[in-house]
Amino acid sequence: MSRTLVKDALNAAAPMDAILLQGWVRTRRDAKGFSFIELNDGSGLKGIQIIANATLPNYGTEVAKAHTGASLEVRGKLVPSQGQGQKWEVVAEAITVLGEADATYPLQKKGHTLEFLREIAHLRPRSNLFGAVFRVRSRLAYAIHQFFQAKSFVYVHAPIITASDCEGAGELFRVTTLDPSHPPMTEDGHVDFKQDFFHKKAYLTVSGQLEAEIFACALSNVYTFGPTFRAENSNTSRHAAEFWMIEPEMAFCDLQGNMDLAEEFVKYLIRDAREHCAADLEFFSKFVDKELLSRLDFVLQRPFQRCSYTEAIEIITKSGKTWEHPVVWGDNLQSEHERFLGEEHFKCPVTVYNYPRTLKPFYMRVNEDGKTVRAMDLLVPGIGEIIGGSQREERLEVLRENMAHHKLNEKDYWWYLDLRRYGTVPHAGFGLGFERMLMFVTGVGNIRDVIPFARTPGTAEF
RNA sequence: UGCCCGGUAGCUCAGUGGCAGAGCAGGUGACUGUUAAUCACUUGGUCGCUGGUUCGAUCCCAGCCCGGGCAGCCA
Repeated sequence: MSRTLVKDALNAAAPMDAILLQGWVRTRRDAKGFSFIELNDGSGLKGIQIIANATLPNYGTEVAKAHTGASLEVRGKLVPSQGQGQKWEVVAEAITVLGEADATYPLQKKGHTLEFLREIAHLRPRSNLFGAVFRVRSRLAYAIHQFFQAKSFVYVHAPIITASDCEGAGELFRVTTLDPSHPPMTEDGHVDFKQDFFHKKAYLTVSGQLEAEIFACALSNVYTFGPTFRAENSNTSRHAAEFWMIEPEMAFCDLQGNMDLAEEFVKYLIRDAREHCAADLEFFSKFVDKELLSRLDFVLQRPFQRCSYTEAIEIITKSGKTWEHPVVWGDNLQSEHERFLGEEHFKCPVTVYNYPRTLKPFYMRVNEDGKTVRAMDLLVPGIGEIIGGSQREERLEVLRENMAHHKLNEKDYWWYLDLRRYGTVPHAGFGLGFERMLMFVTGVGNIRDVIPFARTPGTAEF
């Protein structure tokens, strides 16, 4: 007999004379002469109710002692439930306890704090919340490919190990096979990376953008979707040292087209989760964030607001509010300003574009005013920036000037410059933080709780 | 990295300069249908670590460790 998933049993159209279920005990309730066992196999939020009669040969020795967490194999009949609260239940004819879980099993049928569950990341997927989070994560990963594939974007695998310190985006993780206590030295007393594995310094990637640009300048529309690493000592609820990022890159595309795609993409993912993860989202709406569903629907219903950096500064300074960090044109927007724009002023996702040139990396396209670049950040309520992107500088001479300004060595980027030497085209792209998107869709407030095994400063357990 | 908050039973938390507490979980028993079942009884502690003050510290003080929140960096 083949196994039936709990979710399929719960959706059965008719009773079944013979059914095989496998899963873990969520709770057992004993009555005189029989027990109720709620069995969950992760296929959905809801478990199925098993009726274990005392007439089962191993009832007294095993079944009635199966605690929360024990793994079971149940053979029996699927019948209409006599009780309230569920349509179907299984009357067991044989129950095998595959693995007992004793009293030290840390997960209870009671609620746990997220902080505690983080410490038992190997068991937390068995909880309602994390089962739901990771089902949504899986679904959205799939939806990302569907979205781009339907638009004929080509999926590109950008390298994870890189020798280029892309865009100078903060601290990088070094990749090396040198002996840290006795590295080879050069005559002038520095570590000799010529003797390292790649014959030069190497790092974990902080972005697949530059490689995506190469492929966009050949295949037109591409996207990457992979892990990304930042060695920043960030201790916030929305930063991780290892996270997943989606980076579309489009040739023959400007900032407008970039902003349009970002908005369409975010809305597509929300709509997909609404449709395909309905039960899980309702669970989040009930236990994590009461306003989740209304907020998601609100976001779907109207266009995102767009405002230039210059307009944003005006809105902030004319708001009459007192700021911890007052801003003038040329300053970075602080968290308090971004929150004000999204949560108070516009009350919906906002794309801020055309930032001062001095605030942004060398590859962003300089505007006609010479002072701003075609950058864009998408800010969403509750999280802040989930997308950062730009139109890229396609003019060779301007790009070289920018590189000189940022004190970058052209030799290190010879191939990047070649893209502008040979058949250069306007192009644009952005990066969407997958975990931040998941936080927005699930209402879960900490990035450590939407990734299976979070890597943050000082923490790489599991 | 900076500022702030916390660490007491397996979990969630209360509490006090003088015998260490509750709810849940676990155990035993009761109950013919429960839904985080219910009821009775019950096991369970290096009060984060180190040092100091004190007759006496889980409580007061200092340092350290760990967790969380916010800020910066960004996605």
